[in-house]
This record gives sequence, C-alpha cells and structure tokens, in this order.
Amino acid sequence: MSARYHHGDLRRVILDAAADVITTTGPASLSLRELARVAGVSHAAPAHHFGDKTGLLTALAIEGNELLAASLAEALNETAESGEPDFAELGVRYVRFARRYPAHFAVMFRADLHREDDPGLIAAKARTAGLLREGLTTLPEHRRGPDPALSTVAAWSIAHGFATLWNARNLDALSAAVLGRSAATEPDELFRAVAALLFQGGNGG
Amino acid sequence: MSARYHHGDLRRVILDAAADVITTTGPASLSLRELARVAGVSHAAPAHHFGDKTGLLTALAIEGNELLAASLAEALNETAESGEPDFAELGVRYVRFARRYPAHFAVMFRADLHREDDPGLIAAKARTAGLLREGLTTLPEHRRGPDPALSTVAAWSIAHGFATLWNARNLDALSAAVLGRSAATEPDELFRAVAALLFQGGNGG
DNA sequence: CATCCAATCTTGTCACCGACAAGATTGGAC
DNA sequence: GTCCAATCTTGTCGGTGACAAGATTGGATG
Repeated sequence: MSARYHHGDLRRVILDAAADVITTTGPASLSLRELARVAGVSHAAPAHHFGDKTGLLTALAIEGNELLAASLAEALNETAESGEPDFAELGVRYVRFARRYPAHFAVMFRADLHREDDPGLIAAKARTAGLLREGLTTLPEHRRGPDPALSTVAAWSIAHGFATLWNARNLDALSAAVLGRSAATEPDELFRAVAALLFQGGNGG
Repeated sequence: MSARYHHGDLRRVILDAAADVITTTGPASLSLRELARVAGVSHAAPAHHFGDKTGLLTALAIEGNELLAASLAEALNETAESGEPDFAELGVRYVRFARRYPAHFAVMFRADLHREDDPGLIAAKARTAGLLREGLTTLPEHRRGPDPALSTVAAWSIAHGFATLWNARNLDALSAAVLGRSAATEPDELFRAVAALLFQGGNGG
C-alpha cells in the first residue's frame, strides 16, 4: 500500500495542478487537500514543499514573473535586431502572457494571496518591471514622450488594464463592437489598435 | 439574554464590515463568522441576508458598480455644463473610486468571488460600462480617435490598469521617479499626466 | 386587544480545510 | 552496511461554510 513514497517531482505536479484549478475556478476555491488528492499523495504532502498555502501561491507568482520577464526579454531582443523598437510588441506579449497563464497572472497582482516580502518574489518582480521600463526607454522620444518613467506607467497601465479586463470578460461587448467593423479577430490585434492610440506622434508637452 | 433579535440594519453592518476586512487584509481571509462576531450576532445571521459568502460579495460588487456609476454620471454632468468634455476627468473619477473603495473595486473584477449571472450585478455592470462609453462618445473626434468603441477600450484599459497597479503598490517606484521631477504629489495628478499621453491630438487613422 | 404570520435571528450539526506534530520510508552519502 | 536528510504519511485541532430546525420579533389583520 501507500504506493511509493518518493513521487518524483511532486512540487511541479502541485504547481501545475494549482494553475489548472485556478484557471478554471479561480483562486478562492483552491484547496491544498484537493491538489494532494489530484496528485495522489497524502493531504499534508503539499505543505512540505511550500510551507503553507500562501507559500504555494508565492511560488506561482514567482514563476509567473519569470515567464513574463522571459517573454518581454525575448521581445526586446527581437525588436533590437529588427532595428524598429516597438512598444506595442511589449504590450502584446504582456496581454498574451495574461491569456496563456491566467492563473499566474491573477495571483501575481493579488497581494493578499502571496507573501509580498519573499526575496525571490521581490527579485522576480523587479526584473519584470525593469524590463518594462527598459523597453520604453529604448523607444525614440517622439514615440514615447519626453519622460520614460511616465511613459512606462502609461504603457504598463494600458497593457495591464486591457489584460485584466479581457480575462475578466469585461471587454466582450466592446470588442465585438470594434471587431465588427475591422478585420481583426484576435485580442492581439485589438490590443495593437488600442496601443496605437498611445504615443501617437503628438508632442508630450 | 441574546441581546435583542432584530438588529436594525444588519445587512448594512455586515456589508460595511466586509469592506473593512477586505480593505485591510484582502478578500481571501474574509470569514462570514468573523463578520458575525464583529456585528455581535450569531454565526449564521449573515447568511440569512446574503444566502452565502458568494452572495455577500455579489452584493458588494453591485454596490461598487453603483457607486462608480454615480461618480461617472456626476462627472459627465459637470463637464457637460462646463462645455469642455474631458475624458481624463472620467479616468480620474475611476481611479479615485478604486482608491476610496478598494474592497469594492477588488471584488467587482474578480469573477470567482461573486455570482456572475446575478441580474442585479449584470444591470449594474451594464450601467457602468454604458456611462464609460457614453463619456467617450461625447468627446470631439480629434480628441478620441475615429472609433468610439475602440477609444472606450483604450480609456477603460488605461484607467483600470492604473487603478489596479496603484492599489497593488506596483507603481511606487515609478511614480516616485515621475513625481520627483514634477510638482505633482497625488495619484490624481499622476494619472492626469498619464492620460494626457492618450488621444494627444494625432490622427487615429 | 388578541391572534397570526413572515421576516429575522439563534442553536446545533456536518463535512471540509489549513496548520501542526510526530512518525514512517526512501535514496544517497560515507 | 550504516547513517542521515529529504520526503511523505498519519493523526489531530480549531476554524469555516452551509444547512436544518427552532426561537423571537414586529406588524398586519381581525
């Protein structure tokens, strides 16, 4: 009985199962015991790897920041090579990440769910924010306004807001109204159109 | 003993207590029994008014939408009188609402916490979204681009993203960088500066 | 005023959950 | 072969949400 003790990679399995549950039913109904059941281990096994429930969600938030940072870094490299830095591409990556990893995205910005003072989380968040700002700073001034920090706030806000509202299904009616009169059919295209309204060549005053 | 049965306005007391708890410690740690304790009633009393925990949070979400809609409607009336419709003012109201009622704001956009198909909630959300779109539609085209629906998505996104990131303390470092070189000291002013980067007089085509 | 009723609140209970403690098992280092 | 640290299990406790059944109240009706 009791199967075998060493599971192999229980930590990863629990993390993936948590992401699945959160994606379908949200973080509120997440239960360590259910995750243990899914993984086929005892009810206290998950706690060993994450300390407690908050620890599990902190791990998810860290992983989310790392995934996002990797995607942003990739976009920065690509646009650097093509010689045409494009802030919208960063935003598209941001929105795409939120759609592909909704569980991670949801946990990352919910301070009450994870341990805010975790060193690993602080480092991961700093890296993501740094890439965001770096990306804006590389833009020519006429395409991002005179103040990079202010532009970063604007770009981050519009991408984050779009991603959040999209995931929460708050843009369904509006996006139908927009897409009905254009050829765009994906949220990527809709966001590109939205992003085009920012930094559209005026002087930032 | 047992004090007196009829509390007077238990529903309101529970709602306010819930908002307090959520504001300080987040929705994750909310407990109906704790609210009952605070209100001085039995542990099952709150359920009578809201059905269950989800019902309580649905009521909070409805109230939040109504408060926000009222503020947006007020802003629309004011700018209509002054003859200078200003989209940024709507955004400022949006952000101000998120800061003044962080508990409501947090619950409103968290589908897993409230009952999405509640008729009252659907109506309240429709009213808020309608005001948002109406506000943008009244803007002259050269200040909001050719497509009102698209402009609504953009304006809603930037306001919602700013509010969310601000409440989650993700803009602290950036706002310090911006505010350090300007006279602005309040988030209202910071958002105004951000909003000025949208629809800044370029042609949307 | 007496009676009745629906709304409100209480008491009691059950299954589930998170956290903790103590013990069992495993793989690997030595 | 022995030991050890990491991993997982078992057992338990207090707290929680949900539900059922009963008690209390204010007001309506006569």
